[in-house]
Amino acid sequence: WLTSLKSSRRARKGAPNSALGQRLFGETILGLTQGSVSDLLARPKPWHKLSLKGREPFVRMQLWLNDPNNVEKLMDMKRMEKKAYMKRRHSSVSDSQSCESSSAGIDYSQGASPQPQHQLKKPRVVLAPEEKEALKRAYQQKPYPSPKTIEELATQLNLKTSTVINWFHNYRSRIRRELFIEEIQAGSQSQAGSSDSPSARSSRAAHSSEGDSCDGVDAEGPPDGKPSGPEADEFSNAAAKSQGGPAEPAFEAGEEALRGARPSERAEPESLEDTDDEGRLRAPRQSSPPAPQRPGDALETLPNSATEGDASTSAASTSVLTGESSYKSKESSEKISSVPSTSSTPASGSQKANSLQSLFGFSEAASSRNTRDSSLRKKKAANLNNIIHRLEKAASREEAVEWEF
DNA sequence: TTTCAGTCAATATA
DNA sequence: TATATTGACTGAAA
Repeated sequence: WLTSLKSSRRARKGAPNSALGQRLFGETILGLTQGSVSDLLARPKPWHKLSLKGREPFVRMQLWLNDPNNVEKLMDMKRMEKKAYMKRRHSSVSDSQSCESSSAGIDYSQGASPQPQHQLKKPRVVLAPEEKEALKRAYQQKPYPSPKTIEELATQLNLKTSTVINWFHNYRSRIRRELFIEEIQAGSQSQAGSSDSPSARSSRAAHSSEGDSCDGVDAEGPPDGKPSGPEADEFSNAAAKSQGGPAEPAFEAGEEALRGARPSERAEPESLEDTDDEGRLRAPRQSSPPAPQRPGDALETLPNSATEGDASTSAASTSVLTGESSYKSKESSEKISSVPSTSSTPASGSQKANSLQSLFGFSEAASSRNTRDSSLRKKKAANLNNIIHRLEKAASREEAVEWEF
């Protein structure tokens, strides 16, 4: 499903309206913009790393999926929208003149408020490739540059300091997320039976500071380090609870979402009944097991990436871009196991599953598109497939009751 | 004050 | 046209 939203870009050419769009789904169901939905789907974070707020959209998805009718409803909505659009278009063609005049009519307001607003709008900064490269280079050397460094960079690149600061913030957090994904991918591959090993995790944590690849960086030992501790605990908890495994990408969702996440908000009282001893909502039992399918299961494969990190570190001294490229190389290095999203869809849920699949039918799309440039895509797809798979499973689960809020 | 997570929204891309 | 990317912003935590 989620994946389809990604793959559909191409698929769509053949089947224009076969899927729900990110925009519609995001705005209608999740209360998010299209960009956010895309981001969310393309780079889901491990569930345990999501904040309460971060879990919210996934909980919404889960709840939404719990009602098979919802998909239909949304499709209807989409159809209606399209109809309305066509209608509008049609009529606007026929009275284009009047339209023009009406748009001119809008212009009437020119003198008034709208215009000034337009003027107030800051143009979006678009960094040139060279600028990005330079920033990346700087990042390699210092992921957490001092204000002074930032100042210098800004001057050198002729950018605002705030732009440089923002760039570093964004870059750090986005790289971090990519790493999460890699972990998940690695996990889904190597996980087969490998149980989580704390040591592996810690090595991961070390690696994940990708800055690590950068010369120590005054050990400003930024907040980055902080996740590692709690993570482990959380991790083992999750593992214990769901015996599935750790860092499951956001969509352990339903489960934990419904558990700790936010009983209060959309709170339907019953939800509270089904809680574990920690007062959290209990996850549906079956959701836990299919170990082999839990992508996040194996953060432990990270040692490898640590090696890569080393490589980049050493290389970094010669080329600032190395870090980046090594980072990319990681992507290409892995093979994706595309999870058959429907494989385990229980018959009971077939209707919904089918609708979902036809709605978003990504598996074919995902498998058909591959090739060179798509290694990243594939990774994402595999990851998302996994999410979707669980989502679907959860959605078609009979005792969804337990998931209710 | 700084960092981060999450998000928006403009823009790029297919 | 739909999705992906990314600079900027907000609010929370430390």
